[in-house]
Amino acid sequence: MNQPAENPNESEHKNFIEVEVERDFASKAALQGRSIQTRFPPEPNGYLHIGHAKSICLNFGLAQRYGGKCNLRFDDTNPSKESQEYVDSIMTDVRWLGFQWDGLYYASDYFQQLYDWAEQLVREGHAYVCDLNAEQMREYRGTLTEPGRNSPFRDRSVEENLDLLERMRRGEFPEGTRTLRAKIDMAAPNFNLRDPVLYRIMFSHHHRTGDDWCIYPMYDWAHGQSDSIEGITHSICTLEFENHRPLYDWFCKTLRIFHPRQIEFARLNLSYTVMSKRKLLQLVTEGQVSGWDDPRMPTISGLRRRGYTPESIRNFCETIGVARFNGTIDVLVLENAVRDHLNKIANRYMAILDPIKVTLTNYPEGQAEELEAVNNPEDPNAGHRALPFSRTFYIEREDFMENPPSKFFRLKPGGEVRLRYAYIIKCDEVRKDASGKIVELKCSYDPETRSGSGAASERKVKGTIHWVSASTAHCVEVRLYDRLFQSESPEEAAEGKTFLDNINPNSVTAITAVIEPALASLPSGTRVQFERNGYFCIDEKDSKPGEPVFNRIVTLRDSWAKIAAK
RNA sequence: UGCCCCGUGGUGUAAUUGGCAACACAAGGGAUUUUGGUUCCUUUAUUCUAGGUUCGAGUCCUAGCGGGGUAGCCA
Repeated sequence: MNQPAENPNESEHKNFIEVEVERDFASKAALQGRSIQTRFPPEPNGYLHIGHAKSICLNFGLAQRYGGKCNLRFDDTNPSKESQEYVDSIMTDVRWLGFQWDGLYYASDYFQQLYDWAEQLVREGHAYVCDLNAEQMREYRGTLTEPGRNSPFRDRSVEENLDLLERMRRGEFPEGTRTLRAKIDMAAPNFNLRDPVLYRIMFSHHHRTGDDWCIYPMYDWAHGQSDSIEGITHSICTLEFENHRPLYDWFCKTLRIFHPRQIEFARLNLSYTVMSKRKLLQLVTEGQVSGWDDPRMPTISGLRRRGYTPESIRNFCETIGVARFNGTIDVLVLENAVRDHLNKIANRYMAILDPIKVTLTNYPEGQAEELEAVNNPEDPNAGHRALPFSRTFYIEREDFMENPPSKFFRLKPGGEVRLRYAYIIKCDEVRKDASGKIVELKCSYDPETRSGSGAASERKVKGTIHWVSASTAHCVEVRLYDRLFQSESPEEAAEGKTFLDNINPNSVTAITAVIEPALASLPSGTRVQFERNGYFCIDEKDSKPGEPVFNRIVTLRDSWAKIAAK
């Protein structure tokens, strides 16, 4: 139950893509006897982000739901921006999200086939070599209201085109001097049909094909045919490719090859987040963040390092749905998804982020005892642990107020609180330093109230707070992460500013926290709840054995903050 | 300015292709609670506008308004 991502067949609502897919299989002759085939087609020019996760969940989810297959295909047609590092990171991230591709392919696998098809187009009078440079081509293309004009090279003979194309491929012409273009319609209202470029000359080293090629196919010339070769039945992509669909269809039809159906959906936008690879790259290269996997980044690697679980990301993608409306999802939805999952699986511990020392004046000096704590109230199998208790310990600074409002249920002068899993204490005295800062609380405890020790211990007080015994405490680095951007729509920068000006200057705060001993020996990557505080993950990069560094994944919901704000 | 797409509670998605507008999150209220967490109950609130077709329109048609995409030898 409550694992819709794992049991997509049980989700009640079909999204519009599923509706279309079912309709296609029910009605299209070409699909009879076939099962669905999808693909996730990233360009390896950056790291995957949460928006890609939506696409991954969609494509792999469709294949799972309908018993078909999903390939991973790298759209590696522009070697000047692509690299093996990105290929590797993408495979890591897709696997981490919990998906296994059926076929692993590269558009570059199809370079020769694509070239053969280009020759076919030329032979059939559907393509020509054009000598216009980039600027001229723009002029000839026309504008939104004016049709374009035919290139002066549009009517070259088949023989000449074949010869020129071959010589382009052999490297006889400098970069930018010639292109191969489809011969469609320079007056088409859709720009993509105004004789689009198929091949450009680029003397770039390709991460897979090396220096075999010096002409590279454009996206439009590569994508649909790659889909066709792989027998993709449904080619799912984002809305900005919608205007390309007529071209996609034109290529399949003109080449007389298997014709996948392209269906577009709205890409994910998240509040307080930027989602373009270009901008994410800029954050990385300008050192605004520590790397693609900085825990503040919306990249898969960043979310992973932050402590997000694959399940929570998949559930998030399920929650937000899919449509053709271009909206923005509140980051709260993502944060809720990880809270929801972590609540079920994360063991609880006690840690003090901003300590005040407390001394129990009536607790014998030198005495110590061990209390039993529940590891996870949501998971009976998580067991118990021993919690050391003694005369001095730390509590959270914000759990004490000298002059509290009436609804404040925590410690106050003369007031009582329950120490979680321990005793009820009363604050008798407040000690301050010269500046007026509270340095220590002198309290007394009620020995009858030890948790679980019988009827007398059942006495109720309004508040329960967490604590860490001083003698056995460890000090560790904790990084408190907040949103990377302080603006809901970071891209909407004021006049003369950029999205970088919307960066939250307090998106990370490193502090030293006091933790209970059990927390000190957990392996890297472990996710825990600091009781009453939030979920934290032991950083896999910066932690050392016995010296964990904690990343705050997300805070707990805080209804006190709402009350206090009033 | 041409072309294409999209407008359903605050947000995101549904609504058996014309038949009682629903779900989740958020917000408000309450219960439970040795985490002001979790859980449970509950309240508020929705079809962009104007026409048209129809017994009946969120759904179909027309116009308007609003939003997005599009003039790379990027993907």
